[in-house]
Amino acid sequence: MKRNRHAHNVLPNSLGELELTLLDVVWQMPDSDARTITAELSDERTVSLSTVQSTLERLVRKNLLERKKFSHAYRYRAIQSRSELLGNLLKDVIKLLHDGKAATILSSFVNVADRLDDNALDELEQLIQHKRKETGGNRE
Amino acid sequence: MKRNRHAHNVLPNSLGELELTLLDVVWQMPDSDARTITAELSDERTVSLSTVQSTLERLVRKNLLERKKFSHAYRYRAIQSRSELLGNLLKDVIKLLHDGKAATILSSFVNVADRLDDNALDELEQLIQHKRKETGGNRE
DNA sequence: CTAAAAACCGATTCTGAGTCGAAGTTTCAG
DNA sequence: CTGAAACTTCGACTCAGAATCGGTTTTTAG
Repeated sequence: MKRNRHAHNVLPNSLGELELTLLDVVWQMPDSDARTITAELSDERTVSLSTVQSTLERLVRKNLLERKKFSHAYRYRAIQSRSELLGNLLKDVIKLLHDGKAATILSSFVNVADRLDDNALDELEQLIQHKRKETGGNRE
Repeated sequence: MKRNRHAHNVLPNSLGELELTLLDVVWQMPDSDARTITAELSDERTVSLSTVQSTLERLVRKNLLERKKFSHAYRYRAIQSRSELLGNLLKDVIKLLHDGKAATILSSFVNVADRLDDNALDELEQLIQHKRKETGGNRE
């Protein structure tokens, strides 16, 4: 085996520019076909239908989109929602750099969360309560 | 300008395999030179001194390492700690996919945090209290 | 059956990571 | 002061993934 010699990114779910843009379109308009997506795109950038098609295909291979044929065109739909993807990417990053101490994750998270308002903090507290019941008091 | 046509990864701080490995060594043994680092590495994989040097240089260019000459060799040291890097990567991911609703981040975070034990939850609650005082009750 | 639309199939470019040897430079010991 | 050892720099190359798109084949609806 040993296919690690030229692996690029150590994060498994890496995304290109266009890939993310297309994901955004599909999230906003599920079950669109390549032509529709391309048209939607033209407002921001000009890309040929072919490019869009092969990029969508790559996203299918990456298990980010699924597609089904309707009459003569594939319609694409996201497998993960935006927030699910966010969660998975966060998980990847944490898996990569997390040193075993939960505190490390926590402080990173709170630092990141500059923009948390009071409502958000309320929600977080509720989630903590929920988590406490769920685990019923375990330790590492 | 418009140099976006062939940009690879939409995450700015992408890391390669060897880069991460070298970072790990430098975190564990700060102020080592390339030779020492290479030697340390040989236990896990065999890489030439040149390769290690140019990879270290890339990490300096990426602002992850800094170096200073001691007599005739550069000694390398991390600019960001492991947990700082973790925090920055988390920030990048969130900036990329966060849809404006704090709840999205929060639920992602709690999903990620399978491994949070009671102590960690306590800590998180304290951080929330701290945050509340800091912001003094604002809303989005 | 046929024209249009879509899918499929390469080919090409660009970039970053990894790889390393060879040439150039610095340092220190004698 | 000089030369060998150690280190840095430079350039060249491979590999892989993203983006790009034109041409060919397949599918479908009228």
